[in-house]
Amino acid sequence: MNCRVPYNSSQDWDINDSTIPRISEYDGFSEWADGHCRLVYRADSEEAKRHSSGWAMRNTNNHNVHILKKSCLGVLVCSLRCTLPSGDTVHLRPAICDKARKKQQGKPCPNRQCSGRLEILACRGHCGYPVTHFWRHTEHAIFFQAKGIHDHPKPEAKSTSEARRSLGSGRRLMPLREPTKRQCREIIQNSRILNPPPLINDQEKNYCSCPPFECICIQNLNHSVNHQYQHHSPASYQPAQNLESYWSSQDGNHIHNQQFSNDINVNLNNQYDFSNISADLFQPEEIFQLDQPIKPDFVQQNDIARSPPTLLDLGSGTIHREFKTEEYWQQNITNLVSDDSNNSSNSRLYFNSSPDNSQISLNNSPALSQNDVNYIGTKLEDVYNIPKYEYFNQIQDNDYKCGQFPEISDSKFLFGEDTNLVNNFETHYNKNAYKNYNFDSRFVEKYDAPQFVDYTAILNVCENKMVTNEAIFNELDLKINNSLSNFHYNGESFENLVTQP
DNA sequence: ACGTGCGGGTTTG
DNA sequence: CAAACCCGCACGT
Ligand SMILES: [Zn+2]
Ligand SMILES: [Zn+2]
Repeated sequence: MNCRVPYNSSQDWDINDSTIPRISEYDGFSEWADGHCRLVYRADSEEAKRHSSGWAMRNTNNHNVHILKKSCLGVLVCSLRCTLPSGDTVHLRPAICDKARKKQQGKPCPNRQCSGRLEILACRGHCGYPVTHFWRHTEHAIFFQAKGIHDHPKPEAKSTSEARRSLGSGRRLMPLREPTKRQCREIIQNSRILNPPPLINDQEKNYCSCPPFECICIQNLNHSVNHQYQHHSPASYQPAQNLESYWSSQDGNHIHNQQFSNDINVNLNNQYDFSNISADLFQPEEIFQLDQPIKPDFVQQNDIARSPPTLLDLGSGTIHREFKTEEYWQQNITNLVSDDSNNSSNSRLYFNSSPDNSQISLNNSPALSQNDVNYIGTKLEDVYNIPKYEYFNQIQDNDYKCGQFPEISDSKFLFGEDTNLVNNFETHYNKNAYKNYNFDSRFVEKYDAPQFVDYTAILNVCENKMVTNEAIFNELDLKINNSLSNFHYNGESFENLVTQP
């Protein structure tokens, strides 16, 4: 049935016609064109000029210089077709480049509780062969024709895939580094889909094959296997409701780029629960969940006052100006990705900050501002190595180590000796007892609605950087001995000191 | 590194 | 012959 292109009386042209009619009505670009269809785009349509598609289409030689032909590469799925409790499944974008695509295959499933491997689910939507796209340019229009109906889920969006690639995800952990100007530009250009803290993290420590904003490593508390796409036949293909994103959701309650939940669930230890933070502070669908302290006795000891002095060294660096909260936040972002650690000892992570904690003016308002919360988030993420979302440390190809999380038992570490801040923090975050305690020791968060995330700060940083063309505040150092964290930087990668002693 | 387009070449039906 | 596919090359980002 797919083998014959249905006659469509409304279309009076075929891509192979010797002459194509002059078209006065144009179609809006269809990223996910499927089925036998013919579309006419304006000659100045950028997407059309790029012959782009949401589907992973690769060029194929039809020995016809006038018509560009592309065929579908299918989708990259988990060999076990694992499913998250939410119902999400894996559907990565196959690389167009043959070499890169071969490298993708066989990589561990991004679902860290799944032992599956990534494999290509080939497209057989056109007579058992891949769906084909044809592009033909005329003076006034770009003609597009598709043949076949994809028998597989949609891969992740190209923009997502490109963003991850351009930001260097998947590479081994490197010393902290500022984004390049080009990366900043891309961040801005992609700002609709990107959110800054994960971007910084992605750039530096994206170890899983998850898309930047839909990493499921963190969601996955249970693991199951589904067979939805185990067979390629169109009959077994269920064009389910949820092929929009990297994880297909089969759960109506699950939300993907459609709505967002206000649930914020940050359980760091028995002291702090962020669930009362409103969604405009933490952005939607950020769900934090620390299931278990890494080391129960360490939790008790991990009080700054009682910690060994090596845990936190606030002595170095010089503050040259007073920061407003916003400035501090920007500085913080910038410096967190600075490259200072390049020439530092391996066992230290370097952060830049004011040596005088009173100048970290988070106490200007009695209640915590959004910047405060952002700052907290940054601290949680970078000082405590609590990622914005769970991830894998890619130590070697096909060898992932899971990040785990240190305990946070003392808000003084977040706010120094500023008692106002400490009190504010504890007032706000101690209201609810630690609830969702379990023993998986995983910090959980997910980004389902990244478009709602406030990326203003990073954009400001980037714009600033693009103007000044140099790092700001680089001379300010706050050295934090990472023995507080569970990660040890050995010069090449981070090791988890708890699970990898 | 990867996406993209080109084009020579091979294989199959 | 068409179609699918392989491969290397060039170029841009
Ligand atoms: Zn899997
Ligand atoms: Zn397809």
